[in-house]
Amino acid sequence: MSKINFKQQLFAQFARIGKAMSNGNRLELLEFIAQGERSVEELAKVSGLTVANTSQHLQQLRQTGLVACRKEGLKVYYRISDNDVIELFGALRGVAERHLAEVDQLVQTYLTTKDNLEPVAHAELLERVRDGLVTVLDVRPHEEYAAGHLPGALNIPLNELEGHLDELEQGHEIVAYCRGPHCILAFEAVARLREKGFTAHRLEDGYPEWMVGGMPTEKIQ
Amino acid sequence: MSKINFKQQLFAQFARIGKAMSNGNRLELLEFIAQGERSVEELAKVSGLTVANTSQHLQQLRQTGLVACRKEGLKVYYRISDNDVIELFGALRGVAERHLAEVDQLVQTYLTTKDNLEPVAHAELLERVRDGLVTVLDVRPHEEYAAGHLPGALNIPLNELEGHLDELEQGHEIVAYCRGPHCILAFEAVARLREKGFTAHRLEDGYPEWMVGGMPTEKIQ
DNA sequence: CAACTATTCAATAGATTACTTGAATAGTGA
DNA sequence: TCACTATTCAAGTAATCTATTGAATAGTTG
Repeated sequence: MSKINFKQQLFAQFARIGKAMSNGNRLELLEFIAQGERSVEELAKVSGLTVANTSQHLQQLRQTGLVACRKEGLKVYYRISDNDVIELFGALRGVAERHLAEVDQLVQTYLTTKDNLEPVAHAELLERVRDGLVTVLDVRPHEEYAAGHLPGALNIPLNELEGHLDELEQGHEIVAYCRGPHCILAFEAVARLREKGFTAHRLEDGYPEWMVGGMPTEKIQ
Repeated sequence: MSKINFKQQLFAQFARIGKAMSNGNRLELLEFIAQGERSVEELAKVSGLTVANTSQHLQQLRQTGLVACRKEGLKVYYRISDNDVIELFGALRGVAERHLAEVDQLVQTYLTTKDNLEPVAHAELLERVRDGLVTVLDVRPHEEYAAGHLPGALNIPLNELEGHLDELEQGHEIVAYCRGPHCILAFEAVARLREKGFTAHRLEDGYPEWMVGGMPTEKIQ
């Protein structure tokens, strides 16, 4: 094998990872999987893709080692293969945020109240929780919460929020988080809570980033 | 704009970054550019692509914000837009190394002496240099060296190595580095130096990684 | 064993990508 | 202005990718 050949083959392999991350639907699947192990059916449902299509995307992610899977009975459960995949996703998201004007525009257009929702940093949050000053609110669906969440977090999915406001204390600070930095669940939760007179903030990043950052987590067995 | 629409559009934007990194030739160009500003012609030459093809790849990299360019006279010089791009590349390379069996196999097959060439870590190297124990050898071409190199590094491109062995001290430890972790220049330099009886090691990572890591650098004005 | 379920496979059409070729543009120097 | 150079643009072809459809596989349940 010549030098040139080696180099080209090596870069072609690196490019496989890029290719796996070159489709929006696959990235969305990847983010859902990052919340915890998921079956093909669940992933198809949340992503809005057909099962067959979902399966094919998952196999592409698997062939590049970004996700792994295990079979249990009829179902096949997919999971992120390694934390470095979440870090890679974070790096990609970061570059997109900082260098693509389109991302900025999208966030500006959709999350109009963005600037009012100051995010809360990880270390700062742990301190406030320790001091009993803060209620941490996980607004993801119950299954995602069950698969892993921040210590002591209260789980009220966004669509159930209105009915469970009595579980929250007026005057007590609330910090909401969801799947990731751009997950709209937390943005919306904060906006709605503020409407109701609560003191609410958004946690910068979501559960996967928190976990990869080496911060403590809890899960329901 | 609906929630679903927002999410899909956002992920589609993230996917643009993945797509930009989904081609081996583009990644190779990116690594060359990471050594310092380059004109289209130079990049076409080192990559072995036609000028038109190179230009088109560069424009894709530019449209996704991974590289930037400036025009000076007839020439257009491309550079990496931001350090976070080098970090993203590093994350991608890392995931590829750790999850693609093919990468392992390639490195094993081509760099047969790989295991004998223990890499030297950044901090460790700085110490040894400070103590005057080490000669740092940059085996990249002169232009790349001129655009930026490790402090006090001696520049002998690989193809000139045989003729400049007298500049190196027998018994003095030599640490060689080149473009990046998989650049074969340093591997080969170390192998050749050892044949000649020198004590040589390879620096883990290359110049871009060193620079992004916040370590000191020098350049020729 | 037969009916059923979750997932994967295979074939297809339409869209996208990579590379080549040759022309167009913009800047330089005589 | 004219010849020259570096780069970009535009058109065309072959290859690849995405999503859809319907069938095949593998495991479960009665």
